[in-house]
Amino acid sequence: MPASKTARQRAREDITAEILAAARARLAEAGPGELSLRAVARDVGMVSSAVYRYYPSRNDLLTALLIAAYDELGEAAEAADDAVDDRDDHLGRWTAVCVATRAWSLTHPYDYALLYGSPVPGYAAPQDTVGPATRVIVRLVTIIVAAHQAGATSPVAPSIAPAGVEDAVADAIEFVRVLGNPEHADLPEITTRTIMAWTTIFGTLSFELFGHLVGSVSDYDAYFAQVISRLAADLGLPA
Amino acid sequence: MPASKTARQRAREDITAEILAAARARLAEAGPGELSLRAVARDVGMVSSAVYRYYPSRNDLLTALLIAAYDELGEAAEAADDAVDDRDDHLGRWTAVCVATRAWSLTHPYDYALLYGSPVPGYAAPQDTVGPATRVIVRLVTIIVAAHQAGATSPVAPSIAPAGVEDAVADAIEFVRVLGNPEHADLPEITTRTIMAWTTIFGTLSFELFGHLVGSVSDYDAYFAQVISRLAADLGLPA
DNA sequence: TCCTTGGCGAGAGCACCGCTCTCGTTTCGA
DNA sequence: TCGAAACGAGAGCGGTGCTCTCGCCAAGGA
Repeated sequence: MPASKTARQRAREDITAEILAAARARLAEAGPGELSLRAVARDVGMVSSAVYRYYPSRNDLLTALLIAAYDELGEAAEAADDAVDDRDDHLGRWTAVCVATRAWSLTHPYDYALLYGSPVPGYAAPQDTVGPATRVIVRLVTIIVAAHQAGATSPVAPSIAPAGVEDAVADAIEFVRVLGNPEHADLPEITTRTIMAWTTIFGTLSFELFGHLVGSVSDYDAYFAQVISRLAADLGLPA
Repeated sequence: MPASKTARQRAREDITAEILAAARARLAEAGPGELSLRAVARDVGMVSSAVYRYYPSRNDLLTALLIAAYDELGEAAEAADDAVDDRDDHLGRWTAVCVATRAWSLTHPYDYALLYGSPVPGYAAPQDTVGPATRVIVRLVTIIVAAHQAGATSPVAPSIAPAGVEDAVADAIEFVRVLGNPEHADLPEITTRTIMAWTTIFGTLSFELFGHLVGSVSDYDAYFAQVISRLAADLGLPA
């Protein structure tokens, strides 16, 4: 009977999820570097060596946390976009995704640090994480490309075209290819612009969360609103 | 005799510096989270408890590393700017500082992680670090403000002025005040723009160093050149 | 000059960590 | 039914940050 699960399989899945939940709870209160497998084991009432039956190493547990956090962030961003009634209000959708991204980051600072901070010592994110990791940027590119295809945009800044631009954006086009509309003259331009904008958003959040703006910015809400507003303008979204 | 140093004082300074040098050497090969005070002690031929005579805790040692790294980066950036002969070639100076920042970051990835990655667990950068930390951004603002004062710029993107902009840039004006020219109509505008550009540069470097661009960007050199070129255009520097 | 003070290095020790191995026990499946 | 696999517990290894105590020795005042 391959379809039905035995009691042991169900128990294994339950305990695996329980360990992950305990780890997530700990991550809500301390950074990824402080996450101790032994402490998680204590939380679920196990001895540390028993946890190794479910996660072969601390890094594997971190990977599971990474995927969960990426999915949660992607879910939040996509939900914020989907909640915009007027699908042609591209500025509204752009703003909603950016605001939702910041909101999630502020409420999950340690998850954010796990996703976008310096890699945990000796840890390299495996390939399973690239899918969930790109959900936000894929959605942003979707919105901006849709805006340009609808013609609801002002022209973006002219291409400067230094040496090697085509090389640099070559793989960026993959985003558009995945999204289904590979053939449009200025798509690489606008895709690269969107990636740059996403980079700016990430940098702004990192600076805010990691304390690099203390003394330079007083009102973070207003500053972030200004940043995403100007990025939207750079991307050709009319105000 | 308060002026001359006793042998003990000199020895203390030497050993303090020797420990710091050993820690920097270790940081060149592994991330900040992996930096072990005991390992550093072994490198300098001490027992671990002896190191505590010079650095009260591991965090204090990290702070010393932090300041040293910030200074080294600031030094590299300023030197690159100073090396530009034509002081009115603001685009050249901007590019030089950005390129030097990236070069230092690529050759000192773990130092970069210490400076701009997620804070080390349980570690909060003390106030002594803000001075060295702002050297690069201060120099960038200096260049851009000089360009605008010299009139050698095209107009920047018009201010969008959402609610709270003045609040947001209030402290940013401090940069300009420090630099000596507080009274100019669009200085807050251009200062905020410069901070945004610096944020983008930081985000780009973090993405590159922390591996968030694998699969999206193939030629990092060309991509970075494109980023700083477009940022320069956004800042009004003519091409 | 003596002698006290204080800085110094070494060592032991504490509590914690990731991880491995072994040992009974329980459960599944052939 | 019975062997194999999975499981939880425990001990143990080497590592960590940090504290405390112990002798040693130089610096400086009496």
